[in-house]
Amino acid sequence: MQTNKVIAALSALAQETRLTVFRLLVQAGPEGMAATKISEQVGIPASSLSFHLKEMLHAELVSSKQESRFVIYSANFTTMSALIGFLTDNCCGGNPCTPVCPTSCSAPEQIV
Amino acid sequence: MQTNKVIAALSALAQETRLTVFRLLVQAGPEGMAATKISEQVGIPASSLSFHLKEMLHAELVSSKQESRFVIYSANFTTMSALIGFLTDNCCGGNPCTPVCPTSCSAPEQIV
DNA sequence: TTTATATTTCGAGTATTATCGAAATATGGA
DNA sequence: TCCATATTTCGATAATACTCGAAATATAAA
Repeated sequence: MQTNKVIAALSALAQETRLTVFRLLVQAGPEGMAATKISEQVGIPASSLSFHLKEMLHAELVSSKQESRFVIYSANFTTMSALIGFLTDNCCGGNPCTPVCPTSCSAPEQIV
Repeated sequence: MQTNKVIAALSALAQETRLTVFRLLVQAGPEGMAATKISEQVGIPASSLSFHLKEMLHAELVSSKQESRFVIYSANFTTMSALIGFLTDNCCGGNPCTPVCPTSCSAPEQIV
């Protein structure tokens, strides 16, 4: 993963609203969630959400698809994995690597 | 790891200069590196570096210790591991978890 | 085709972040 | 003590990011 993409992904996650949205989409799984439903669950106006979703799309952390008159957003696990890979590779410089994936494959806690 | 700490750590890494500094400190290992040397290697004025180091200290991604008239900064692997743990736990919601740590324990590529 | 719902764009205001030189502070050596 | 090196703080400026209502656009149902 290139540095500029890493920065974009980190920036996309480094904001309270967006981190909440991302976690919500992770929970929603591959089916994703419509924009309005996200804005209801997170409790922000649609226009604000749209601003943040654009940022996350740009970072390729989420994908969107038109479905009837809804736009369904879903988490992009490929980018997230690449990001974790980059961070893992860059945190272990000669030092003992953290035990990763101990509890990581279980379902995450509820957020909303 | 609490959400606000996660945001602080992500924000600290989501900036080109700081990501470069962090990777440099990871390479430097437990011995760390003095502020002036960092600013030389990264190529930014000392005052700018100081600004960024303060941000990274606040996020607990780096530690500092006074050593004679130098201040030595080093990467804080504990926080980094906690961050990776949080992201891993929050990226796998029911989905197959990425193979983490395949190449991760080898030394990272040179940056400077 | 008219109406309702879903979503994005626009615009304006506010807040936060980044940059860097100059000055202040700290520490150690001559 | 006086000087040199190391680092941080200050202040001013520029750039980016965030928030949200109102208006524009898109899609589908009545």
